[in-house]
Amino acid sequence: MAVFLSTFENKVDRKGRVSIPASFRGALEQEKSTGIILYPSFKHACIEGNGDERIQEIVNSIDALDVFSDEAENLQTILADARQLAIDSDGRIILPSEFIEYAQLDGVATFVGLGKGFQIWEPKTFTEHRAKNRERARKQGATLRIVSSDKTVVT
Amino acid sequence: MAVFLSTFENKVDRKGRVSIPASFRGALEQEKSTGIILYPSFKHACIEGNGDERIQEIVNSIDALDVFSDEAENLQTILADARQLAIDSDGRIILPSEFIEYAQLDGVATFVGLGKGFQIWEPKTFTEHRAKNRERARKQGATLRIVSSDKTVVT
DNA sequence: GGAGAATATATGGAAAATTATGGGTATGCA
DNA sequence: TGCATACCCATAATTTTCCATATATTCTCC
Repeated sequence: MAVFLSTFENKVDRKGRVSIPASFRGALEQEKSTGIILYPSFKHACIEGNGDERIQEIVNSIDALDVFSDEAENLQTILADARQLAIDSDGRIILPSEFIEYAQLDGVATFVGLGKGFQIWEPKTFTEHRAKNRERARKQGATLRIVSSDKTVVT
Repeated sequence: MAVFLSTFENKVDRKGRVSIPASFRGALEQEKSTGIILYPSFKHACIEGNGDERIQEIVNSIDALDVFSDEAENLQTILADARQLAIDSDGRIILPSEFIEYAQLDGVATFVGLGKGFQIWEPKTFTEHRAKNRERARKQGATLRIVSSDKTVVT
């Protein structure tokens, strides 16, 4: 299974190009993804990333719902905001301008490995976010139950 | 199968011509569709679009219903209003005037990727629709159960 | 163990190809 | 003849591809 770990800081040039961290590329190859899927996070000012294998699962799952239901429509908004991006021969993608704006990137992007996926943050914003997360974890006392078949939470 | 993602805004010229977004054309080629099928949306003031493959699924689904049921009859009206359109050598289609009127297009069309299909909207109308959808998704707390292996909760 | 070579990664710039879009001309049907 | 459709071409803007370089990392042989 592909696993995205650690954090990396890479530059975003004038054209919006940014290198995907080499270890992330390795993870993508493992899951046979030729490209990646990006979409704006519901909860935070960051971009969510997955291998493009993942999107097929989401599409199929939405398709399993009643076509005309509100539920299906709600979820389709995710797809409307998502983009599939090819990784070029230099290991880079071009970040669409709407994502650069949404995450308020200014020349630098922080790639954050989250196991099954990853996030792209503006470095300063991420630092603050991480500080808050750690604080909360300390207060609440984080616990984790390991399960065989895995559960994922996309935010 | 082909996946339609993201949103694009393209111009509709005086002749009713409009470019199909390149990524949508790529998706259509994948499913060996030579053209696209458009029909007015049941629920909204927009046009629904699909590749040939998807239409076949819809036809089969309707066929599986009780032949004389109201439901079957309702859905058959979709097929009656549908049009198959060829994509020309420049990647464009000609939008029939009845669709332009139905979606109230005025020179610009927003293409919205919804996974297995897509929609064509008047830009302003779509912006409003999307705002409503997001609001509702937040209220209802959109969740998605991934059908294959793992469970996903989108919040 | 260490110096230097070879490889991999990140990044910038320029050339080539694709896309979106407008206009024109022929063709056919009523 | 008039309208609508199909086909062809031109162009600007964008996107993709290719090449060059600097930095970092790994390897190898002494």
